[in-house]
Amino acid sequence: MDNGLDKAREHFIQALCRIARFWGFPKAMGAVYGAIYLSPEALTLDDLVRLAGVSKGSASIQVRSLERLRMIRKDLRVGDRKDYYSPETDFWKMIKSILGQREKQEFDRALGAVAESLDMVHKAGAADLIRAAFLADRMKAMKDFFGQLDGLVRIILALDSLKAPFPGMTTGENGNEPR
Amino acid sequence: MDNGLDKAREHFIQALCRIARFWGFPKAMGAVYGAIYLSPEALTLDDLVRLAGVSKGSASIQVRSLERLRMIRKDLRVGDRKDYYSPETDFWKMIKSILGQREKQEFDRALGAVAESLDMVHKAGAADLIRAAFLADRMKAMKDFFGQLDGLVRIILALDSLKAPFPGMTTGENGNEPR
DNA sequence: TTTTTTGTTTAGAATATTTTGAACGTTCAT
DNA sequence: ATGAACGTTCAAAATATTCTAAACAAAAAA
Repeated sequence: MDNGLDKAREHFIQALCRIARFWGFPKAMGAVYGAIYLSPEALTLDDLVRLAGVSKGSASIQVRSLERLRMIRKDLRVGDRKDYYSPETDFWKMIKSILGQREKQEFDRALGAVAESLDMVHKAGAADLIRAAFLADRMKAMKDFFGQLDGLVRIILALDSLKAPFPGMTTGENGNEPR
Repeated sequence: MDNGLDKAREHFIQALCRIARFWGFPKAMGAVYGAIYLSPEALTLDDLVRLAGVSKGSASIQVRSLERLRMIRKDLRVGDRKDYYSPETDFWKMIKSILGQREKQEFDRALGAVAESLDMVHKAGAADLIRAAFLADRMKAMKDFFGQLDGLVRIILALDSLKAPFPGMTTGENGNEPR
């Protein structure tokens, strides 16, 4: 019953779990996306309990996150109270969505906090002018860097073909040789 | 004694802690880098215990990681057994180093595991040809995507001026308006 | 040799995160 | 109305991670 295809499926889903963790998501999110991605049919929550090996509660939470990131879609069927989930398969779209949501959010926080620190230095620097100047310098350098990074991200998001921003990128040799 | 500059310093270091966690590093790593970055002098392990508020053991581990990522440098002084740490201040260099090391490692893993899964399908697909074809299709799509991503990363790493790959990127308006 | 100074390791404590399972609310069919 | 089928929530359990403090090792000084 546990044939080779199921083995392959397991292996693939495990890989997605790793990737999810690496990006700071729960591994169940990877498992749920994997199960949906490898299914020819849209899946229900109960399917996910079977196919992704998670509890129903967890499945419920993960599909919500995944939908928010636009990695899956919820399909409703008339005369059927179940929710059906199918995968987004355009990975570049997904990346853009994730960059635009999750990253941006944390990003703005960071930029904001650094800017605040710099302000605090400006408003405080009466006693030790040399130290204040040094701190302001360093903080400003980082703030400027974040500003540039933000600009870069925004440009990437604006590209309508993120797929091939540089010539020679889509030639598609396997691309796994050591750098 | 807790003057405004110290407050600002704290605030900044806290921000770095957040950033560290977001990137999947321990927050102590952010604190240690922050302390070093905001010091006009190179710091010793014991300085870090004071200034970053971590234990010596933790400091020891974090400086090793940071050095490995080329975010700090270890300076040795003749006739002095202490190690002195000073920050790398070229953030673009740091990004390249991190992309090249940490990301690449996990990346190759992922790409490898997906490729393996695909092989497993190829070698297993005797019983259910339709299903095998479907799985192979999906897995191949993801494998190809990873290949492209890897290519993109390699191109970025190869740019010698990551700072301004696009025109209009270094104009330096604060860059924090909503997208 | 012994003591001091310094960096490293590690077992266990502390903390943070994820997962589960059961309770709950809603909607629909009977 | 009642019960069945769903999805959601939440407190508690399980798990994973991080941190500390103490022991340790190496090297230099006394």
